[in-house]
Amino acid sequence: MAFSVATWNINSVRLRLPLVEQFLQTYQPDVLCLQETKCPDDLFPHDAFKALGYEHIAISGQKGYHGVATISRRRLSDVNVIGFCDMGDCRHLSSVVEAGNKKIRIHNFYVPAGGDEPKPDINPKFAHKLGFLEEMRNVVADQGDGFSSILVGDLNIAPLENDVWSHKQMLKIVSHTPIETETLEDLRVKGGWSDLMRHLIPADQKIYTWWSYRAKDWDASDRGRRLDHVWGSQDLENHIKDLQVLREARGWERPSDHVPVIASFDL
DNA sequence: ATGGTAGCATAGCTA
Repeated sequence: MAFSVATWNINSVRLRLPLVEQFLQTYQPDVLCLQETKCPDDLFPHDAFKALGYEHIAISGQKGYHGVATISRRRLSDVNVIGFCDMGDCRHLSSVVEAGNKKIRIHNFYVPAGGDEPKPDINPKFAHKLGFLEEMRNVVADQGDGFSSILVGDLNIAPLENDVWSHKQMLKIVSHTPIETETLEDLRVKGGWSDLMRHLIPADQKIYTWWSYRAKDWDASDRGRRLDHVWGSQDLENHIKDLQVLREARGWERPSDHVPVIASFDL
């Protein structure tokens, strides 16, 4: 049976609610994982999603910053949240969805951006990012008889050379420094995760999911990065059928700086 | 080397 999951850093779910509604009506993923909702839980716009048939919602939000939400047409169970680095930030949410004869645990992540200076001794935000990655090693790809795992979200790291517009010019820029890219790849592989986007799209092809707000013309300069990811337990490599990166969404009215990524499976 | 934009605690933080 068909099953799809989307991930999107929305940069304020309330401000961009019309865009999310338009997206859900057009693409109808079974599950949508949002990051940077910037919305306290008591102000989350549940009703708008329920009206579109997304009746199962798990949220972990805070005022002003961060925040993740998982919105689903299928029932969600066993929801839990991991706190990282004793910061109290809302950066993770996991839940279990049933599709076909499988139960799938879906982890929704928002990894710290890390600030501008890639030196942990002088930049506490970068130290926090590295500490977060170390704790992320505990999140492994559980799989078994009728049980699989998916990990999506804004990981704020572009690990491969063709995940950035210029590998050489990005090597000292936070999100593409060797300590970040090597740590992320190491924890991914040791955790049993497959990079499902790269399973379908060869490593010699550029993929971007984010373009800075600060560019004069994001489309023309095209200095993008692949910061948003879809990982899965190894068994899902045989089930993923399609992957869409909605570049057009970066050109929508009052856009997020990230675009949705949709993974479609045949389970 | 600098400054560029966006959102929310509308001031200074996060990204």
